[in-house]
Amino acid sequence: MDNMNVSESIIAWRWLIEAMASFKEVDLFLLCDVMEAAPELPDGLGKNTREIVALRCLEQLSSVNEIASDVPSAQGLKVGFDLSESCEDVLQRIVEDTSGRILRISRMELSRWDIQPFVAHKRACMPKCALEQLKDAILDGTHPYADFLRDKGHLATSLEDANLMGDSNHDSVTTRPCFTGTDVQNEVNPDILIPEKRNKPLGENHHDRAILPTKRDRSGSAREAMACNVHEDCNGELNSELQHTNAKRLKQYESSGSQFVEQNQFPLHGNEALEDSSGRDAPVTTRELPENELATMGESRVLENGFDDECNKNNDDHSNKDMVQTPCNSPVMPKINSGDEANQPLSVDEANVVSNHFAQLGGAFEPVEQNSVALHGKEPTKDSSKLEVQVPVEEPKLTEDDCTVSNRSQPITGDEIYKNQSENFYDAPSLMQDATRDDTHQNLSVDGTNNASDPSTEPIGVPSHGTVDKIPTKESKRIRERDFPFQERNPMSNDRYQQNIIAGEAKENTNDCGEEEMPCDIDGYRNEMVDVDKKKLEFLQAQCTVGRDSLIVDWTEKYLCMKCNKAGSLLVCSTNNCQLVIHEKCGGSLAKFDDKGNFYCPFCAYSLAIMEYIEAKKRSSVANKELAAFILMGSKRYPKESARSLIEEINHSPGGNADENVLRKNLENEHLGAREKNEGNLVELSVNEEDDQQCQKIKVDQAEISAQHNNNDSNRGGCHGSEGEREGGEKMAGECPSARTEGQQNEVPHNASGRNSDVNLVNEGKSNTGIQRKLLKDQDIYTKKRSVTENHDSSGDDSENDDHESNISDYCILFRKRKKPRSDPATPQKRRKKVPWTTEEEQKLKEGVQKFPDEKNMWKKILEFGDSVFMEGRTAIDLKDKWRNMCKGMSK
DNA sequence: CTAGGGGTAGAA
DNA sequence: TTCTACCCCTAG
Repeated sequence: MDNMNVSESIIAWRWLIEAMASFKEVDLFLLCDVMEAAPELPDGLGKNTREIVALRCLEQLSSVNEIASDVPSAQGLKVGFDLSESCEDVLQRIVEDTSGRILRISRMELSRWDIQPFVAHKRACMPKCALEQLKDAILDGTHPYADFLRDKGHLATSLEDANLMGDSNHDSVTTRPCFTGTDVQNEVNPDILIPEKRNKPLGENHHDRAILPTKRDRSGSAREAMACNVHEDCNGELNSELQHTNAKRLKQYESSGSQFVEQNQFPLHGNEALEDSSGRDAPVTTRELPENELATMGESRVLENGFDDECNKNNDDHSNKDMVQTPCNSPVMPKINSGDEANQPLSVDEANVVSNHFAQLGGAFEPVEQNSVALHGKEPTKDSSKLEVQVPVEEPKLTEDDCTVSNRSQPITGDEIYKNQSENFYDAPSLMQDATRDDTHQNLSVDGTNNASDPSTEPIGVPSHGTVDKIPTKESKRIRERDFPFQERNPMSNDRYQQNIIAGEAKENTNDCGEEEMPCDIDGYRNEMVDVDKKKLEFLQAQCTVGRDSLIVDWTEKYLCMKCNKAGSLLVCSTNNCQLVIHEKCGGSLAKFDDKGNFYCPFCAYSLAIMEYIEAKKRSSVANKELAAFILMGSKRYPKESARSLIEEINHSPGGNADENVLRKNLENEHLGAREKNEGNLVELSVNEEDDQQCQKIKVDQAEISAQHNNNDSNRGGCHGSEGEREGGEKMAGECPSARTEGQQNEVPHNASGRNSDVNLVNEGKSNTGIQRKLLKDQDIYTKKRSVTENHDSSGDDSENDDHESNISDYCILFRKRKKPRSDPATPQKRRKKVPWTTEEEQKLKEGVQKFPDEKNMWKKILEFGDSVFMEGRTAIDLKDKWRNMCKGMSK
């Protein structure tokens, strides 16, 4: 730029910086070097340029922040930024907030800031860079020398070619506000950007870039390095790859405004990934374009290839290193994001880039010494001298006209250049609006009914260009949502999909069943939601890819079904920001309408269904706990032993889920305390623990329960004797001596031994049929619960007791599957009345012992054997005890 | 499921 | 107090 006058040089530098800043893939490093090499820009221009660069830095931080968002602790409240703040101020704030530790700031720390919305907003509002505006002016014919420049630069041809290139190579007319790789191809004079060595694969480029030395290391070489800038290697392969992925990225960009999607799409890990990425790494270059195309700027070219001499020297070996490597749309995740550890501090490069840049911006921040920077990853292996920045050494021959990027038909003159550009860029609302990526809408007009939108009603960033569609309400809303995602953060937006995906993946990696209160199946459904989000994202991407119009396709604008890509009566998903527009028939059965008639696309419908399920599950869980608490609170009569066994059973419950675990804790707390209080208390309600251990091992199958239920019903006519359940048709009579002998109990016969079916039947026949039926059911579920029954205060208040029992049964369904209810030991009233053994019984017992010595179920067999002799209340246990006593007596 | 130890409560 | 029936618990 030596041949330029000062103003021309400044403009050239500014163009360069802005253009470079517009490339997300342009290393910030490089950008800062260029800034460093640039002359001091006038306040107006310098400020604007710094703003662009600051935005670029924030985007970089934002991309890091995206990862940090996965950190659970980072998912809390974030510090947002006033959208009216400038990028520079925000960046400054972040730097200051880190007390200069930005070099060491971890992603965790970074996650405190909610940078993304701010960046998205700024990006949405950020006008095109000067070069692009110039190009547009030429293409639009608004440039006074449009024809000449277009012809000379073959801009039209370039554009056409670009359009002909296929689905994806449309970045030159994309809505993306920044330059894309192909933008540059069109914008930048190729003559000045064709290094000698361009065919060298870029495989190592990322690698090399990832270990770039800090600026300090390159001190003294900055300007030297500037002499060899960039825009390297690009081959057909890359271009093809680029095209292939372009549409996806466009869509993604539209929704996320960040590199986030790219991260998701192409998760890279470590060097390998970086190297692998080289294959699809399409560097920013003009090489792909014919020179005549690349001569777009004609005489007004900003960059000259005059630097080649110097550059070539360096490029011999390093032409592929330290270059701007990827076009904006490269799917390759920026290296800054290649790490997965959210807590990983920013790399040296990342940090220094930010800090260095900021030092340039405001001088308020001094880069930290290289040595003080925690290095991770690879040590810098490239000498600083190898960091070469190609900078035009030949001044572009700027003319006033060339510099004009105005819609005016009259050329501006003289010093208006600055003013004009400044105004155009940042001061003129219309231009700013035009310059936003929403100009895509111009290309997406669906029909002629779309009138120019009223600028007064359009939000900032929403196209007000004359050719922009008059977008229907919903469409406008979408635009606003898209352009201002921070304003209308939509839970179902693509952003959220991606967040969900990331969050879900992070969750999968960390804790599949981490939530204490939610069972794993809910986590499973959450994962499923993540999957849905993924699928939706994939679907959207696929639709973008196969879309006939490879430009950004807002299907709501196109009025085409996203499924069949045909017009017709379309349904728009009612979920905010869901971009799905489909025919009703294309929605399939999953598509649904809510009560209000709102349509939900299959993805959202499924997600909603899952959310409803999870909510219902939560409510169920809460209700369950409340019920348990209610029962326990009201069960002072609950025996300590029962509580203990209950707890034990829960502890051993194989099917115990999180809810039960929570309840178990409650039980333990309550009953361990209550035990003391209830010590020795009489209880009316008891649960037989006789078979606790067995019960713990038994999972009552529902079918089995049902079978038992039927069997019991038929066999015992509602007798709740548990023995019968265990032993099928075993004789039930006589097992409830108390019932028989006392003849006072038992309206509720689910008595422990349950053997006096006769009485039970009689009693049941008397009353409580309905209750008994319910009790039957309950008891079938936890089969052998010794009842409460026998004495029940002898009050005969069956109903109350039954209800209580019923409640307990309901409760116990969850935890207890008792096989054999028993009477409570602590209840004297429940103790059977002693029934003295008769000599006949003793004799029969002796016979039985002799007849069934050491046999299994010996006592039961003896009981059956002496059924006619033994009192009906006798149990096998009674026999055993009696025999023991008899033995003792004999031994004496 | 049995065996055995041990506790409890009611009757004698 | 003792006896005895009933009951609980545990180990195998």
